[in-house]
Amino acid sequence: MQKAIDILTVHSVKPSLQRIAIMNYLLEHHTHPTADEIFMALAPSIPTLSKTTVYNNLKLLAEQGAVLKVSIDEQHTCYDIDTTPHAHFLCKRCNKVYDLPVNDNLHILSDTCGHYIDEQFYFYKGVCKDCLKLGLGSIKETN
Amino acid sequence: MQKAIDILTVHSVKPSLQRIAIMNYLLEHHTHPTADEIFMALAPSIPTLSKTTVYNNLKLLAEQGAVLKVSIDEQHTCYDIDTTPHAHFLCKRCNKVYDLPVNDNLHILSDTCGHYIDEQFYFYKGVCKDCLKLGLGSIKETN
DNA sequence: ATGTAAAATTGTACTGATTACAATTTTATA
DNA sequence: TATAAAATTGTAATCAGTACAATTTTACAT
Repeated sequence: MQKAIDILTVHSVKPSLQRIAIMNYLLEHHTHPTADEIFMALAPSIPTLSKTTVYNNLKLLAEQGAVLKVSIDEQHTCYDIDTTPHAHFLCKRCNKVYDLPVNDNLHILSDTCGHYIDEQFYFYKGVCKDCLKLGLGSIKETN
Repeated sequence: MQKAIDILTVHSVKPSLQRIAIMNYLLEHHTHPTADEIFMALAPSIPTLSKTTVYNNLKLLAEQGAVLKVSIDEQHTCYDIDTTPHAHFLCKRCNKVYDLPVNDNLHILSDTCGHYIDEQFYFYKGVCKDCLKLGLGSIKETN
């Protein structure tokens, strides 16, 4: 609760009831929820909540660096409270998004070609640990 | 022309007139075009061409590994004839997508956490070389 | 306290890339 | 040359996200 307020304040976002609720949800659910999932989860406790508010605030929070916008799944943008450098993994079976740790010394680009780089994203796709256990059918069932 | 047919054949895609035209366009324009851009470019020379055909075939070509689907820009999926490992850079000023070379020995993940990894994407965002030259206004004008 | 302006929230309407689907055309083959 | 399969076409639909205008809340000056 206080942590949500602190993160908002540090990132120059006024801590409204709705914003605190969104931040709290992300702090308590490291499942990379979409805007819609957050709305569905919060709507019961905040009956007047509007979907637009959730979309607008997530956009604002990402712009201010309070949360990370993760677009690994082209269909649904999801959000991550963890803004430190890490990679993301999308399971093509269950569509869950996982965090993956990265090495401290990344040697990826051999040349930035003169561009000014601002943001970087490391996305991996495949079949997650849990889905591997369940069955070994065709890997390409969804795309 | 023959090269387009060869790539299609190697990837088990029957070389129809439309598919050859799409592959040719990608071979001749390394600009990471969207489905719509390809449609607009080909429509004059193939008057009966349908946008659905372009979308469907690009999807098929990506599934078969003949082209690479690049979703760095959340608004518009674009396509790349180069399927070898490389990174992509999106300029937030002009929205152009550039290729970036990667080092041969990538040390990114410290742990795959038991997941089976199939595909990997390295996306960078910022301001491109050309836009840096033009002016030094606010970097965050589009998002 | 009270009024007022700015900020935030809300709800509805809209957008636009992509897909679903059914009809038509083309291709391959018997 | 008939027939089935594959590919293409065009229209309608989908749906995440946004624009916008109205309403509510907040902050602050009087």
